[in-house]
Amino acid sequence: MKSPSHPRDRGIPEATVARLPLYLRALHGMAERGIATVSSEDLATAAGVNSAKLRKDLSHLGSYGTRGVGYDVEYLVYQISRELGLTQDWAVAIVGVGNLGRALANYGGFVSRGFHVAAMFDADPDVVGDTIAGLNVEHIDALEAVIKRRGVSIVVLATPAAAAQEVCDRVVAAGVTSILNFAPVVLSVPGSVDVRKVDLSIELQILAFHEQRKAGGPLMAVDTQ
Amino acid sequence: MKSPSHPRDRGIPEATVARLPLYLRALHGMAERGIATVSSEDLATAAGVNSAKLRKDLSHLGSYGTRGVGYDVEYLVYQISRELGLTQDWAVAIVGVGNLGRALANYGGFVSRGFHVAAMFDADPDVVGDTIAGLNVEHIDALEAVIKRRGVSIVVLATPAAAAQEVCDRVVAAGVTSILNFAPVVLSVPGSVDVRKVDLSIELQILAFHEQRKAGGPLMAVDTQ
DNA sequence: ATCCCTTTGTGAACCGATGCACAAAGTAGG
DNA sequence: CCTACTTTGTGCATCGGTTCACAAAGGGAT
Repeated sequence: MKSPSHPRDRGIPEATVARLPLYLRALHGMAERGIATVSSEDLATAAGVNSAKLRKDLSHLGSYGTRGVGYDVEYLVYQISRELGLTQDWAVAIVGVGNLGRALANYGGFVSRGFHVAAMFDADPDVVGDTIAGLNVEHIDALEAVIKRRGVSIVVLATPAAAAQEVCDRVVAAGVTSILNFAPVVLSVPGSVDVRKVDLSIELQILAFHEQRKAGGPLMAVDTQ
Repeated sequence: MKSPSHPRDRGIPEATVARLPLYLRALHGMAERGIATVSSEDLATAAGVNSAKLRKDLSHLGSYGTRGVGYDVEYLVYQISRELGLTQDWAVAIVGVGNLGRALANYGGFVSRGFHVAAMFDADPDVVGDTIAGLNVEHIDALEAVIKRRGVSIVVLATPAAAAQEVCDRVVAAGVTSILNFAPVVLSVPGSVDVRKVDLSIELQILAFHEQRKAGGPLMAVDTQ
């Protein structure tokens, strides 16, 4: 390290990474509306965060703003996209073509920028061969072969809970290291594999917790003692 | 407050609340398999967390374990359910009956314990009147009336992004204070309203970020200096 | 060129969450 | 009753993330 400044420290905080997509979406909206330049204040508002946090987040990618002016929308879109790895197009496979799998395949924002659904799998022979969102559903037996052939690097698990771990083991064995899991189970994977979990019932339960507090409020105090 | 101990401090950390549903699921599985008692070590493994964290989390609800023995599964299920507000049955409404809305309505784990879908709404006259998961789809015009009549307290937004804020304003005006938002927009709501957001494309983007790092690995180092 | 205004980038204090490590509290067995 | 063993509950150090507040850096006007 020669340069005194060390902008791209190669270590972006996890919390920051989780917000970058938010900024990116807000910026895309602005670009479409023809806005060329934006201040941290305005962008923060659009993304629903505090402006100091936004600036610190962006500072982790480098110094891409101009003091007294703000950030160039186009340029920032490019920088964030690059950082997130969206300048390439990722091949995603969906395993499990139930209601949720279908919804995901058809979900526009899913395929949006940087991703495309490259394959869909199911175990049910009645479903295999169907065309969903312009794509043929393959039998789960072909999992490994198709993943390799089409260069799939991200797998979305939308199987029933009971099948999730087995499918997971297979895709991991096939070399996949990024999994988005919708099945309500805790997957066990090697440390080198990234699993992100989306769990609808957990979100509901968290809402119920707060709702209960609001409803009961300070009055409740029924069985507290 | 007479008792010297103050177990249920009325202030459970957010991070703990987010994990309680995880413990609850693991405990349900154990109860079904006839396990009567579990140690923090085993429960933590089943839930995919560290045992010290689990114990600290549970200690926020009170002292429900027995030293040298562990936790009684049934009893702990009850305590966590009560804390999360799952001893009552929450009426949930789904707005937007596209692919995702349908998937949610049919999703088993969604309706599981403590929740039931009480109403579904859409703006499209072709969809209104359809029966999905045994429930009639109502027109969005009836939103306020139906919400009040059926005592809906949690609303799931599965509308297109463009419609989300307007629908949100209406459900808030109708008195709803808990919203689960699947639309890719930042909703603006009064501070008293709880919004949780589930965003599929954000999750994918986070995976892409890490995948890119792995792929490039320590070799990449192209434009770093 | 100088002054004033705007906005970034960041040092430092603060806050909540995590994980270690151990005393306290219980069981079991002789 | 006393000793050996197990497992909880928690004090404490640590860490990552958030927020404040301000110096540094740029633009524009005179």
